[in-house]
Amino acid sequence: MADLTLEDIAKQAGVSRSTVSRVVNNHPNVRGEVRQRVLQVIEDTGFHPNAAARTLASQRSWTIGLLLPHSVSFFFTDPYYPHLTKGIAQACNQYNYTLALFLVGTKEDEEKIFPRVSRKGLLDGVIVQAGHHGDQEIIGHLVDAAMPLVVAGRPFRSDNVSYVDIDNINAAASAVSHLVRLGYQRIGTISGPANSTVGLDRKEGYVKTLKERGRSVDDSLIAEGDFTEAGGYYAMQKLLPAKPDAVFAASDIMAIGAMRAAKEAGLNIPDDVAFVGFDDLPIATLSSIQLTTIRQPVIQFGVKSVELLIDQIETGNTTPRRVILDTELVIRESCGASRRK
Amino acid sequence: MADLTLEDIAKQAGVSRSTVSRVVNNHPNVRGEVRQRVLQVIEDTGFHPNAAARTLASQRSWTIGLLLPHSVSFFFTDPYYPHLTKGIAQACNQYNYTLALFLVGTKEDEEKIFPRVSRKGLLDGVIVQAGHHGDQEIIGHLVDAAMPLVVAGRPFRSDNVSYVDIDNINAAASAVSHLVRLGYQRIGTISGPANSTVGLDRKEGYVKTLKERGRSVDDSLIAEGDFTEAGGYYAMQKLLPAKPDAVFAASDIMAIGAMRAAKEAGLNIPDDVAFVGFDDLPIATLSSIQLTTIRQPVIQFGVKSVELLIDQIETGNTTPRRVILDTELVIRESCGASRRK
DNA sequence: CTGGAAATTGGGAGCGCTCCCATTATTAAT
DNA sequence: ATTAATAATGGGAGCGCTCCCAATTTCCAG
Repeated sequence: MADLTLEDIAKQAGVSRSTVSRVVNNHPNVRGEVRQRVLQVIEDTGFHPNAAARTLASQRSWTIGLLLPHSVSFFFTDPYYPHLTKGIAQACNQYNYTLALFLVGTKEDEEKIFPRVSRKGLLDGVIVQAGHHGDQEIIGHLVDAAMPLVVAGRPFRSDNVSYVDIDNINAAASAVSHLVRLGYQRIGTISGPANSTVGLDRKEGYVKTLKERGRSVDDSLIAEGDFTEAGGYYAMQKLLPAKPDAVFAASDIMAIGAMRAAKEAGLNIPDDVAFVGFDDLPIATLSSIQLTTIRQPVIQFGVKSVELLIDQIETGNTTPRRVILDTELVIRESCGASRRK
Repeated sequence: MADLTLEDIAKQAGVSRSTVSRVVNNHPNVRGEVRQRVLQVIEDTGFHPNAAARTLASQRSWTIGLLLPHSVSFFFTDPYYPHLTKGIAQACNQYNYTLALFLVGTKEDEEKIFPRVSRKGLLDGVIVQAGHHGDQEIIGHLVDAAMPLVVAGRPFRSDNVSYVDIDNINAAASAVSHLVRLGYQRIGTISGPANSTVGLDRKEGYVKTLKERGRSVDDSLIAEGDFTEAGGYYAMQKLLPAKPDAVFAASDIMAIGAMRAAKEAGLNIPDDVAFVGFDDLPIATLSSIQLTTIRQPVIQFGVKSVELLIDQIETGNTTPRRVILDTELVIRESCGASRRK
């Protein structure tokens, strides 16, 4: 089990270093019998080629980085991030890549992480979870460093980067349309932060829908949240005086916080106030009132990001590509659809 | 920004490769003036030494792996894991290590991940989140491969491995004692799965306490959960016929599921049935009834694991060490303490 | 059989660093 | 000024692999 090298295996199998390398890397042009013999020695010895040596010689590390900037606090507060991470990890595993995780919290974190991410010989490419205003800098860095890059979510300046996203505007619109269709008159929204594309787009979908339906947009029915449960709770408290009869929250976790505030205010869901969330994470079905929500394919989101990135790494083609995934309105209890029909 | 090497920097600064290396690695024995000159060139060019070359030459990758086996499903279901991950990521960052994340879900995942984790030249050490019965195999592998290793949580066979843990038995005991002290008569528990040390230990703390207090242990007041919200919900439903007046749940997320079941059954919390959870994750304060719980220092858990591991890596001392972190009972509403006093 | 093409195999060079040792410059002490 | 110490520097070897090319073997048609 000691530190074996290609040369050791070669000696034991009575061939050359090169032949062992060919076997390990599944190159053709090795006689079947020889390949078997080498494979046997590898099996017996439990040999694995040294990753660093391989990386140095081939200039490929088979490692990709996942960079979660400005989102560290959310990472543990909004189950969306763990789910995304899971999709990415799964896909990495499938394609035989190792996943390096970079959680950026503070400014000092940035300073330590940036060089590491762009340093040669560590990562073949990077996935950046973006959509926050401050992310532009990192993305710029990475583009400058000619690092293969895929952004998960639409970046603020989205030219010349590949990204995977959903159509947040239309997805939000479909949620709000649903509420309009059910006859609600005072539809409010709890939006995401204004410095995030997701926050902006989902709010835009809300505004757009109301306008299209000839409704007025009332600022007292719009509150900004921060994608946390607590944020949803406080946003709802701000909305309460305006007496909304329905609320579209820009994430499930905020919807749950908002429902908590509504319940504490003595309101009945969905009779006094209806809710639609966004994400359709498992928590949506675990609250005491099943949440109507927009389903987005989170795992798929991760998988697609990895696939796009690997394609870039392996073909060298860095032409920006974008993939927009489908969303779907999932009707459950919280919107009151069953009672209003 | 192109691919610079030590040699390039050396040429530009008019020194040798070795001197640049000394500067980069902060070795002494470089004249101040020379050091400044080299630093300047590095700054100007944005040079970073190639990670793979460095790893190959020094046999140190400055990367540690976090292996989450059998827990992938929980990873996204119990916020405990993201929090642990955060602590580990933070500490890695602080000590200038890169974190590689390995989520093991299926059997095929294992087969792909095991060789990668034990392969030379990729990881300097590994943290395994353990406590599940099936983890023993991986740990054995890693020990055989002489890979520096720290287990987060007590492994089933805990000899000859370093680990970080809390005293689950006594922590659970303090939760149950609290309920006894408040005068509850029919104290039930929702335990973790029997194939986990955590599940077993917390249940043992429950049983031990009841016995010490001269209470009988009633099997109908013990239900097994799986550390998910849904698991807590179903476990509570099983407990309901036995009419517990208090329940100790082995995790916050299960407590929340259990409270949902209780509310649906028309019970009042804490008047009809009181609850104590375990973990003190942020969700504990976000449910409509603030959860009394056992606080464990999750972030600290991650940080300690990293520190123990790095010590092992850097000193080469693999003598098994164990660190037991403190827990604390946090009294809020769900146990009814305020009304019973 | 024989020659030439194709398949197989081996070895050198090199990826970019660290580490060691020999060399040279500097300092302090006589 | 001379020598012995120490500090600073440069260059070779080597980490373990991949990739290329040259050498060898195998194969098949004539």
